[in-house]
Amino acid sequence: MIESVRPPTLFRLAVDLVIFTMRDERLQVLLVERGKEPFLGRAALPGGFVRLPEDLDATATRELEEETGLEGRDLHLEQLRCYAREGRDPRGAIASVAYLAIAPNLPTPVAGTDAARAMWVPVLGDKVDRSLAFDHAAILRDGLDRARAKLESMPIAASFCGAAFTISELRRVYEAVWGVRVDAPNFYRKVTKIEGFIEETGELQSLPAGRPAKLYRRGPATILQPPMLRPGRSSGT
Amino acid sequence: MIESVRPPTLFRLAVDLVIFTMRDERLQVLLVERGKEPFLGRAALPGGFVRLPEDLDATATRELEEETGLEGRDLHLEQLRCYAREGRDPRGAIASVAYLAIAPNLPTPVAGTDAARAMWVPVLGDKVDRSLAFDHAAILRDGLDRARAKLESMPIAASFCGAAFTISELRRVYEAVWGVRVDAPNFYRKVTKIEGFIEETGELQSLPAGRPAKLYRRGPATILQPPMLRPGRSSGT
DNA sequence: TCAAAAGTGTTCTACTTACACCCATGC
DNA sequence: GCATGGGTGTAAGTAGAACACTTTTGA
Repeated sequence: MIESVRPPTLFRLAVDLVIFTMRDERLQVLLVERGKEPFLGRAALPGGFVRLPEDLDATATRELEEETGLEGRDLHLEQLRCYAREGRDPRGAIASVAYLAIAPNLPTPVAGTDAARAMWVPVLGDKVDRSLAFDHAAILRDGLDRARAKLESMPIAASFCGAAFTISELRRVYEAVWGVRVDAPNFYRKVTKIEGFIEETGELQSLPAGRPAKLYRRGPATILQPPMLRPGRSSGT
Repeated sequence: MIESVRPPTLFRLAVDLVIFTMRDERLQVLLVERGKEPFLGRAALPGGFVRLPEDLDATATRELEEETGLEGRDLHLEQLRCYAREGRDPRGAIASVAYLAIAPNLPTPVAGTDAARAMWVPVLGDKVDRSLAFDHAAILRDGLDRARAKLESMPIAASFCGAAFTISELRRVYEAVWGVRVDAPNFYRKVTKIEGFIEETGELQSLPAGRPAKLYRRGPATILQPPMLRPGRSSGT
């Protein structure tokens, strides 16, 4: 390592969370309204600073619990990447380590646990992007890309659902996150064939109309083999 | 964001590079021998500290150029993730942002550009892992996983080769990184069918034995459609 | 009996795989 | 010629897409 004359920059490290869930059959992200400068009143990703000895994962888990009120260890949580561009935070040298989290549908936005208001905001179609504080629009975009890719090879789709769910619910997760229509019969076969992805609970769920559906829970698999591939990858990742 | 009584930890941010290349038909990684404490004399990933206004990517690019002597903008370079576990560096609060870089075969290890000796070390089979300084063994493992996965969907295999290469050379990249045997005839067809992956230069390369092979250069594609899938994913990542 | 959603069968196509085989060069 | 590696042909097996169809419930 070359030792420059200038000393290394001292950074504060923030952990920012892209928390996705499914509400009204749409992919939604948890945003907070900033309660102080900079960007006062603007929407932002929830987050907080790292204080050793708490490491990045622990900080992210704690923030996730504070924001959702759920047990962080039950939820999917993974690091996205680090953002440290000069000027990304007007307060100075603050690097952000972004995390992707996935939560099942929560009854109400969890407010009052933080200084500012928390809210679920639909992701696709709407122009959430431009209004976010800091570089959080780019982080949200990266989180969405990661979530879309991970649906293919990891059983995280079930993390969007509750403890028990139907195959149709699972299919609507794929449809909402990928933004495509998925053929129900083929999806049914594919998903039941992947070993360890989902297990029957033995119970049924009756809806106002139609044949009752079997209920499933998450299986033990940590990787989907064979993977669930999205249809037309011709035009973008 | 909750404001704790304790102030946020102040970190120095290091950028550490996992630089892969192909030498002797094997995947090799660039390591440096540390010239001072901590871990004096031990092998480590090359790296350096971030000094604003230079951002992470720029720091990584500069380090890559210093270590390889090549133009950084011509090489593949992407961020892996951030490591900030308490105690990972005895000197104190130092977070590391790891990058994956891919370089074509360099004639000699580039030494003398840094305080310590640089060397190429084979990755697969050998027990490089245990001997590395800091948490660099884990970082190297993550870099390898990322490289293996990216070979499937991105045209980075060509980054291991020089400006012009034969399809067999390209195939040996896949074989070395994935650690599997790839059927030559099928590989040939597949790789020539993917639009924009490789282009003929019009030249031929004669070897001591056998029919001369057509030479190719990288094409304009940024994503491989359809992807190159590794064979038996049943027992791997 | 009808609507609606779950679940099954079937066909067509596209791709992977395995491997036989031909081509072009140096010796 | 013949060994060597480049490149082509081809047939079997597998997986995805499309969609017709049957099943099971509530109203």
